Amino acid sequence: MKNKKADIITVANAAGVSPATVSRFFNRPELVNAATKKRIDLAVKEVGYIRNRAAQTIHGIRSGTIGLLVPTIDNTIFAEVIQAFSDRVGESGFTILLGTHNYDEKREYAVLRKLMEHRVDGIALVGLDHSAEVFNLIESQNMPTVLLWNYDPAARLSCVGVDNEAAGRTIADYAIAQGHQRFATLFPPLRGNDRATSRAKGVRAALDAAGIALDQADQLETRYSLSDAKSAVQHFLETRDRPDVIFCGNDVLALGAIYAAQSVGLRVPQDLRVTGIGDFKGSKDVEPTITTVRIPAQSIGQTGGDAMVAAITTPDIPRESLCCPCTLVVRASC
Amino acid sequence: MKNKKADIITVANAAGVSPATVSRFFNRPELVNAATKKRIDLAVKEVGYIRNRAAQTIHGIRSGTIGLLVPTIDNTIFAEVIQAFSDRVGESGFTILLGTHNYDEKREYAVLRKLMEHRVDGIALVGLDHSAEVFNLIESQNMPTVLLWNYDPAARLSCVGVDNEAAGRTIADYAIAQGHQRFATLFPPLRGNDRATSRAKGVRAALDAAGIALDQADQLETRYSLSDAKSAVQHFLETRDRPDVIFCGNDVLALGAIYAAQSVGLRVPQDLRVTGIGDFKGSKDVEPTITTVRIPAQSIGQTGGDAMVAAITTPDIPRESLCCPCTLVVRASC
DNA sequence: AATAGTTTTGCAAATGTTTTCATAAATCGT
DNA sequence: ACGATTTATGAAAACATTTGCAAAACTATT
Repeated sequence: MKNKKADIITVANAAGVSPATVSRFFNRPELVNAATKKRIDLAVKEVGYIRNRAAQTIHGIRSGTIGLLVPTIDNTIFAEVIQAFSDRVGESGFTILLGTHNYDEKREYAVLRKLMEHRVDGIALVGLDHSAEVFNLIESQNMPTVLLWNYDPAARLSCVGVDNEAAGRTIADYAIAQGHQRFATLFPPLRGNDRATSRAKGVRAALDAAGIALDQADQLETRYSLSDAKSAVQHFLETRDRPDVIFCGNDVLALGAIYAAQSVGLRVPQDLRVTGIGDFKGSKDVEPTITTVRIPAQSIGQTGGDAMVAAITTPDIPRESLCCPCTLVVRASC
Repeated sequence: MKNKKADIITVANAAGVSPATVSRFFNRPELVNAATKKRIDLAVKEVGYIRNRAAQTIHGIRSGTIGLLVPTIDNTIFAEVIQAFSDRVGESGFTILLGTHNYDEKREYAVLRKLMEHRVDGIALVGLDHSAEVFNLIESQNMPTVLLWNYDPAARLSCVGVDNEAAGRTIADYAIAQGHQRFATLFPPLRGNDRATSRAKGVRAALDAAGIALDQADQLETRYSLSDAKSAVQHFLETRDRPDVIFCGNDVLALGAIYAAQSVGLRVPQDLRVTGIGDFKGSKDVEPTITTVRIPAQSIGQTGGDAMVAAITTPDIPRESLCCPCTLVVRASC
């Protein structure tokens, strides 16, 4: 417990062995004599030694960190993925170095660079679309990378996620099959958000296939926020003929739409139906429960974590796209 | 873009200068000639050099990372704090190394150690209570540390947070002042959760002060989960005389209680009142809106981040307890 | 043109580890 | 008791940087 910080040399002296032996004690314990091990173990505790991974890292040894770069943590969707991913890679001894860019391309590049300065062993990004700079940097350093959240067999790098377009199609097909006629959509801004873009595309495709047109005024756009969604839909319901179903880009927006309907005296699902995408925590508990497409965040995080570890530990592993299946969850709201 | 990974020496050769000059180019640019700077800048881009913080770190230079150790990310409460904290320390160039322990003391210690092996410049923990091992480790390495979330003037280390006991007292005082008589409580398991413990204590203190006793059977405990809370309260309402008010340990439980009430045909607040603590996203949008005590997660994260940076950059800064005020938010549910 | 002062650069040591190679000690079969 | 293995340890080079010091290259001043 000397407060002078302890090196491996301090330990070596305290144990009466050479630094090399202490190093082996940690890295290849089977090579060191049992009695010596005991002495070193004691010395480590006595001087309060903590291994210095920075010093190991400059030997080309892995840093044991993985850079996880997400738009924002402050958000049910990602928090769940982060948690599952972090748990899973943690089992293999990796720690997460966390970066956020808040949907800003420039920042994404800057943060990525910073993560690389820290010599992360791999990088996980959210979404398939990234700036050319980001892809170039990753490729030029040939950094093991996994793109989370979205699935596309033709993705430029390995990816693990769901087919958002299919998710959009699934829910729209369901509502159409129910016999409804008039539809509206509520999505977050699509620019720079490939998840939302694909979902909207899927919904659109299903409507097209059924020969249903969608008026511009029936396509609402609002920030990702319960209250914004609520007020947007309130305004919409007060000013326009109400549709049979509102397709929402995610469950938060769907919940906002439900509250909006309730606040103007409409009953869901009798007077208006609402669908979400995501199946967030709570979607099965609200009144009415939300009909949605389940996006298995946990399974994405876990599978993504496994893919990440594999990409780091297996040299020259080929690019791979993994699809986590989405399932339609029919509940009360539609 | 050579795929052989680039050193500072590679850059030096490409620019026709010594490694020392390249190092200065990054660390004290004012010391190097403008023309030389231009050449180095070019060389850096040409060879695709990325600085190696691991190598700097062994010179006693700060690593530029802060260890943030939370119970779980997968949880609105912490996600907001993490985001704000991360943003704030990011402004000073720090990156977050994230650890989770899932409320397991043993794991908290193990993860803390791992973070220290990575030579984080500081540590932020959630809550005031930690194992003796954790405190000893932090103190023996005299690691700059901030405890987030809870405020206690007598905390063992610097802390930034709210006075949870006061929060509990505030909401209970309010309900009592409204003239209600019969109460129940709904809390998560208190063991190892000093936030919940303090809140429960505050509620209890207010009831005691008003001379109100609380039957054991009116003190519900349930996991932190909307659906668990819902079913616990459903069962409670079906089997026991209903109270005037249910005090809930946080807004998620409160929401669960509201849904439970609705599902058994009770109107909130006419037949039953429910209070939360936290003021989560969405608490102002649900029907009925939740009466709660606002815990300013964002401000805790920011203030905590500032305190963390100060603790790292100012040597021998004294321990300090900062209180972020909680405010009563009266809405519809009570 | 010589001097003094300033700016810019390079050399080499230092940082905390790992790892190769060599050597010493212990074990074994005969 | 002998050499042959096997096991355990240490010496020293290597890793990618930073930094104190001193040399070199300029500028300004006389």
